[in-house]
Formats: sequence, C-alpha cells, structure tokens
Amino acid sequence: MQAAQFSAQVLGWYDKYGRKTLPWQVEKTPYKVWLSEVMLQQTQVATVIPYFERFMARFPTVTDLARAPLDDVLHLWTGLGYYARARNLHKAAQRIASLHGGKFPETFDEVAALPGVGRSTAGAVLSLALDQHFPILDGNVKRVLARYCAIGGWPGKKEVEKRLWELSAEVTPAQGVARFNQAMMDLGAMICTRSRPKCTLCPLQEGCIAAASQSWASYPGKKPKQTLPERTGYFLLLQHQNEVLLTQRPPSGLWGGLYCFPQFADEASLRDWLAQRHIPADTLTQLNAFRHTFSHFHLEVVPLWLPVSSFSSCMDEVNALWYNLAQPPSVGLAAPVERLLQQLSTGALT
DNA sequence: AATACGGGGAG
DNA sequence: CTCCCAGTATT
Repeated sequence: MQAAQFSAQVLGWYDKYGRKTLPWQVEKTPYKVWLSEVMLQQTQVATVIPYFERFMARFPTVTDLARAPLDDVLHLWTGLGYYARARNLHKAAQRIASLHGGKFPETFDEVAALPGVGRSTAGAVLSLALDQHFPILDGNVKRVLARYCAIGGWPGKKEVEKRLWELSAEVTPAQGVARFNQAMMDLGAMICTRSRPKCTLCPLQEGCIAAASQSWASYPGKKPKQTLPERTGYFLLLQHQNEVLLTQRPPSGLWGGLYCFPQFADEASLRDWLAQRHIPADTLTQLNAFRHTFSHFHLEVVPLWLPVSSFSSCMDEVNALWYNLAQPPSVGLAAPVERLLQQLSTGALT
C-alpha cells in the first residue's frame, strides 16, 4: 500500500463530501470532541446528536460538568446505554477540574489517563480537536482498513486488532490529521457501510482488495455468535397517589447508579418482600410482560403493579425515592423503567 | 485473554 | 429475528 496516496485520496474526498457541521464540529474544542467521542462509543451519530445538544446546554464547560451531581449526569444520559460511560465522564471532568485546573489536557498520556478514555478516544480528541498526529481505530476505520487490505478475522481478536492499529498508524498522514481521521469515519459511515457499500463512490476503490474481489462481505470478520441466555425480572411498581417507589442500583455494574423498580427473580420473593413490610398484595396486577435485550443476555420483564392507598414502612428503604410522576426528579433511569413510568403517568396500563 | 457493559437502528 | 455501532474497564 502507498500510504501517501491513500491519505491523499481520503483527504481529497473529505474536502468534497465529508461531514463538517456536526454539532461537535462547530467551534471545535477538546471538551466538545471528548464528550461526543464518549457518547459515540458503541452508539450511532443520529442517536447521539440530541443527547449531545442537551449536555452542552446543561454543561457548557468541563467545569460545569465536574460540579454537577452524578444523578444529573445520569439523568441526561438516560436511554443512551453503557452507563459506565456517564460515570467515567463525570469522574474525568472532576479530575480535569482538580488536576488540570479545569483546562482540558492536551497530551496523549494525560488524555488517555482519564477514566473512560482509551487509545482510540484519546487519539480522536487530540487529532480532531487539535490536529495532533495520532491514529484512531473505531468500528468505521476497522471496516475500511479490513476491506482495503483484506484483513480477515474478527477485530475483537487481539492479533487482528493489533494489525489494524498498525495499518491505521501507517496510513495516517503527518499533515491534515484532523481531516483525515474525520474522513475515515465518514467513509465508514457513508461509503464503506457494513452492507451494500458504495464502492463506486469510494476514493479508495483503486487499491482496495475487497472491492477488486467483490468480497466486501467477508471483512471485517464477524463476532462468533452465541445464543444469549434469558433471565426474568419481576418489577414491582408500587404506587401511592402520584408517586412510585424506585431504588438505586449499586454504583457499578449493570445499570449502575440508576433508579429502578424493586426487582425480583420470581413473584414469590416479590410477595415476600411486600409481606415483610406488611403491605397487602390483594390488588397486585400483572401488566404486559416484555423483553429487554442487553449485550450479553435477554431480560424478560414482568411488571407487577400495586396501587396502595396509604404509605407504609417503605420510606425506610435505603437508596430509595418516591418518584413523582408529575414532577420527575433528575435521576438516571434504565430504558424499560422510563417506559413503564411513562405508562403509569399516562394511565396506559396494559 | 476473556468478559462485562445498553440501547437503538438497519436490513 | 440478526448484526452492528466514533470502545473501555475489569478480571
């Protein structure tokens, strides 16, 4: 491969067709690029845009983010998924405030040391925002390079990823890094798409091994598929007037730090929980069950709704709150919880 | 080196 | 349904 020709083709294409007006590309700063990059980890551009806009409106600077309660951050993150990203974002902002005086760091080691920032995100922040010479390797770049050089195997395998990093470093030009890296992501998103790539519009068609052999479908290699295990979660929707009981999840792990309905492995343990608190379960009503899929298992959600006429000892629950449907507090909610709360507030119960 | 970690969009 | 998406942290 001729690296110089490769980058020249990519840069030429970018100037004509690349994206230059995404919200985080206007008046670019390391803070905006960092925020967008973290949101874009495992999440597509169209999904991220409204979240990014809300974050920038609420937290205009990294110092604003550092000062905010974590619940506020999780609240704005609700529905984006991978909530460790939000917790790391908040922690990183506080570290920038304390260790860097509120000024976003501008060296690779300092940026990569921030929680939630790895090699690719650090490279993206410094290259896109400051034009520093670092390669990136996201899903788009992996696909473009794997096809161009016919790199077989799943990029999740260490050897494959290592080879792709080498290639990315090799094709990244000394000049125009910001445009080049953005262009590679745009190519992956707009031209070298996962299915039916638009090879005739691609500036890299000449020299692309997969294009020459019509074998784009073989690259990159697919993740070995596994049937996801299934679990069942019984959600207790305990309602008193306009309020519903939510408990906070542990600070790390699945849905870490989010507020959820009390969850049980089966209906019996849910009823035990009520009995221990002397809460009559006479009017316990099962709502429509539904499935929520995580990256590593399916969760069958069975919502059990229990309207009660008087408060009982539930107020003693630790890490719990009565969520007011009319005046929702700023806390993080898992997507299925948000959906059920929406049903409760609109009276659409079934 | 392998696994955990959400949710949505596209086909 | 399946696959994949601007990955990183943990073990």
